[in-house]
Amino acid sequence: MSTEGSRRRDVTVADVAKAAKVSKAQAARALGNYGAVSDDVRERVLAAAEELGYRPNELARSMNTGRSNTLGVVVGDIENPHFGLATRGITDTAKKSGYNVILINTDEEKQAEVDAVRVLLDKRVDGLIVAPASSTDFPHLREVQESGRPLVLLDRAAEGLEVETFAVDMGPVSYESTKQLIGLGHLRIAFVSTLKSEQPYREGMALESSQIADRVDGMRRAFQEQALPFPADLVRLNAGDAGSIKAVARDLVTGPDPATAIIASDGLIALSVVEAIQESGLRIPDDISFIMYDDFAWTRLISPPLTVIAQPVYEMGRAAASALIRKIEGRPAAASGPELHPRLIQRGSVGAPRTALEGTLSLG
Amino acid sequence: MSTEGSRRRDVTVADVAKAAKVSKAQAARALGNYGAVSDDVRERVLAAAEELGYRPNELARSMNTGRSNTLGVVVGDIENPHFGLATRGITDTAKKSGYNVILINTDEEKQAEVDAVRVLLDKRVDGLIVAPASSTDFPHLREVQESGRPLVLLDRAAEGLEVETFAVDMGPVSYESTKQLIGLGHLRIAFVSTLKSEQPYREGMALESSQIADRVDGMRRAFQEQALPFPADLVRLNAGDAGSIKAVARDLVTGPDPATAIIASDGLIALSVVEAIQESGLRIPDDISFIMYDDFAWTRLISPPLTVIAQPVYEMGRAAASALIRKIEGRPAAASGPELHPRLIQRGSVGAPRTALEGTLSLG
DNA sequence: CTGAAAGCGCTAACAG
DNA sequence: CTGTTAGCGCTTTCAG
Repeated sequence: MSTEGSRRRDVTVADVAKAAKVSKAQAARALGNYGAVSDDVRERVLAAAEELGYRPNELARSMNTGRSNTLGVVVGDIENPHFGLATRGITDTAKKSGYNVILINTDEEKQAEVDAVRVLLDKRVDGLIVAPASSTDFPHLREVQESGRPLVLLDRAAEGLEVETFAVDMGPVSYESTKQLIGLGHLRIAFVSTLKSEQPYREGMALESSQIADRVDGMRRAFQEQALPFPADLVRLNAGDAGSIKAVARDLVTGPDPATAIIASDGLIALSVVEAIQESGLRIPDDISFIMYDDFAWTRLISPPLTVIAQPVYEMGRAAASALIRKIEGRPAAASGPELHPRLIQRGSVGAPRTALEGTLSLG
Repeated sequence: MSTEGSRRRDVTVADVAKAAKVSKAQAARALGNYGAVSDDVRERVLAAAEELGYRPNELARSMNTGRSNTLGVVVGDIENPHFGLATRGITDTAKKSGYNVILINTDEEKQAEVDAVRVLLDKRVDGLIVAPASSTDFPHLREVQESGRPLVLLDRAAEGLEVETFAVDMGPVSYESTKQLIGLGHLRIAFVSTLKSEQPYREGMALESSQIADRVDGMRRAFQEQALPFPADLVRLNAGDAGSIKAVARDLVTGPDPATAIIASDGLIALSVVEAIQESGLRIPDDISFIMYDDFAWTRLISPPLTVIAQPVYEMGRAAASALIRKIEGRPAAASGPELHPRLIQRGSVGAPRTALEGTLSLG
């Protein structure tokens, strides 16, 4: 059915050496660009290599040098633009320094992540960047550290693990935005996340992802500060595919005591939540206020444009990769990494709730 | 600054063999799960391996077997959701068959693609999936074929190269949608693409990307059929970053003879074009009609929802990966691959042009 | 500067 | 079933 090209034996240094009439060692030196080689020899070797179509076998090279010039990257979902952008930051940076990237998708599945890390280690990548699915349970990350291979974390922290982490601290913005919503009269503020959890959220429950934990925590602080009860029943985890997210959203806006504001944990969730809201005939922000994490171009295009919490995603990827490469090459850590700060961007999706009049408020 | 873990020497089969008091060969067989090993030996070896924390060196393994269980994937821009989704299709499929993926981004730069392919070949990936930046100039793809390594193409064709290609044929839909626009009275239909080109488009000019060539061609056919002049001046290439796309869009809708309809070649372009349209105070579809390639969730959320040309992107990735793996493993090609068809989804962004009354029409 | 030889960690004959 | 002996293609001593 096709030109199967008979996978003919690759030409090796030995072949080149013979053709150039020098020793294998000299040929290797000329080809690998190391050691001492006379101009004459180099020329002959290079010519022979060209002639024969020699290509180095990087596997063999890596075996000897112990370096593969490859970075392992483990993320939850490359389809999610958040990670798409971060990955771009990583690959761009890697390429600049001559590294390649092996990318593994875990679907935020813990076991898949463990396997991924192991495979990468076995493949002898020079270092790893992982966005850990769990910030509390990570024996595989410890394993990486024990192996001595450089590791940096992206997007989420691993509590108690001594490792450079490139993530923004969402606590403060979450607090701020919640406070603002409360100030407008919102008491029923929902939060929707894909975070997997065996049980539904209960107040004070430990959350596996530091990223999500910080966000919920910021919300709670804002409520506490006003001595208002935190609507824990509106924190919804396990929002998986579009269908289930929409179901959650519908549930949130219906019923006797519906949410008057919804915060979506990422762009994919936001898309489905907004769709569900539109379908149920409610209007943003008149009937319900809306905030999402991450700032994508489409959020400016819909009406009203969405109020978002932006984070420097590309920059995070870039910073993670360059820190990792520094570690790999044994260079000292940069004096100070880039500041990775989130930012609340006010647009048009937040307003006072219809029930504002009923609320008992007194804000500082 | 951190726990540098002293990268201690890895434990090898030899170490395990010694600990288990068997020969290296037997240990290797037990560990590698091949050959004949008695239960007793296997047990002792596995126990010793566990004890010592043995991990196989996949590099060494690959050197011997000639298989790395790795697929090389070369795309233009992983940040573009189109490729994000396709990549997801690839990685999901690869994982199921036990393959990993090395991903390289070319930024649609021809030289970067050549380098990418070479690096992948040198790293001895088992096969390659590439979305070629050029459908007309691809010595590096020939090189791959000569190397005998399996190759499949994604998203774009390479004219004259005998290679399985997973892309949808956009000719017919492009023709259809253009015809429809013409039917509504549009004569000034623009097409905006990121395709790089030294020169601005002129009618009949050969386009480097088969994908784009097909689309423009479909448009031309529709005009020709109606004996209408094809507005070649409205085909805009080189639309790079958001800023330049917006500039192009502004240019299209201004001037003495502006476009009355715009077709965006992908989601990223669409985002910027729609934004530019909104900013210039024009309304879709009253002032200008709009169609984009690819169907993303956000296109349903903006008002009016966008008319799009959907394509099975994930499926393309999936199909490409599974075909490649089949080739690698020497299995016969599937009787028939999945049908990869595009589909025009009518939503609300297309209407009659304001100038419809002036047009001289007579459609079949 | 050059070449011979050893070895990276593993698999693959080949005899027992 | 088991052990011995060769390599895979390259880098790296170590002598010259």
